Amino acid sequence: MPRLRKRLNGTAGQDKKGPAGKRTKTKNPGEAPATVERPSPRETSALKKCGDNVSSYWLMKSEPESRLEKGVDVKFSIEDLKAEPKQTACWDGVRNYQARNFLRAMKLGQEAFFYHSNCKEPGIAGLVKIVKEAYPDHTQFEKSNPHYDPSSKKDNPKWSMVDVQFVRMLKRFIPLAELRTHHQVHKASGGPLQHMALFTLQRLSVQPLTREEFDFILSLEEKEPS
DNA sequence: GCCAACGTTGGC
DNA sequence: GCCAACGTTGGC
Repeated sequence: MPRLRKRLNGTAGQDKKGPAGKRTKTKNPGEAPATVERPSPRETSALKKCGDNVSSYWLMKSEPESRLEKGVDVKFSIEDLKAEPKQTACWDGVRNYQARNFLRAMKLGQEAFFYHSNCKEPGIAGLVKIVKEAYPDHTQFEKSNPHYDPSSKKDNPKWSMVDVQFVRMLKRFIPLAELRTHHQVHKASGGPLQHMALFTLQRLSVQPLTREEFDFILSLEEKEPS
């Protein structure tokens, strides 16, 4: 799976993105819609808690600090997203099936938290929305890309990406440590973050959130850091 | 830099 | 299909 990892931006005009989960930016967003496959059992249980069977809220991880992957910087922070044309980038580099299937389940207009991972201060930085539904991730066919997948065929691409657009920064950065504190309290006494995927589906770079989780996290914006 | 958790690969 | 070896993720 993919994670998005990081990517760097870099050269002009190109995309960058990251590793599994990370994104890059894209230049021209592509087109081909992806077919959503049957969710794995694991995903199914993650989705189930979302009430309907399909989540409407998401969390997407990206690395805001430079890190080389096969010689390519996978850094991609929310500031990098803001700097893209139309503040829009393709989320390429996801190479994990579960995360890919979540990408394929995303619908136009849905919102996602932009999470900074593998950095000094991990946590949620801002809000983005899906502006293009899943289509083939072009980086799987690029030999020089850190996420090149020689086993993927052009007539049956394995990996997908979506395009996301910056919506806004959170009023304050919500650190992972604070989310974890709430998760632990909620686990013990009941509460919205009780089953949050960030703590129960570790290492997934694209994950679903229930409306309750999403709303609770947004409510933290107004509060003092705990 | 360390290392735990988890995923993938590949021999058998 | 099992499982050991290895690779990756990602917090600390």
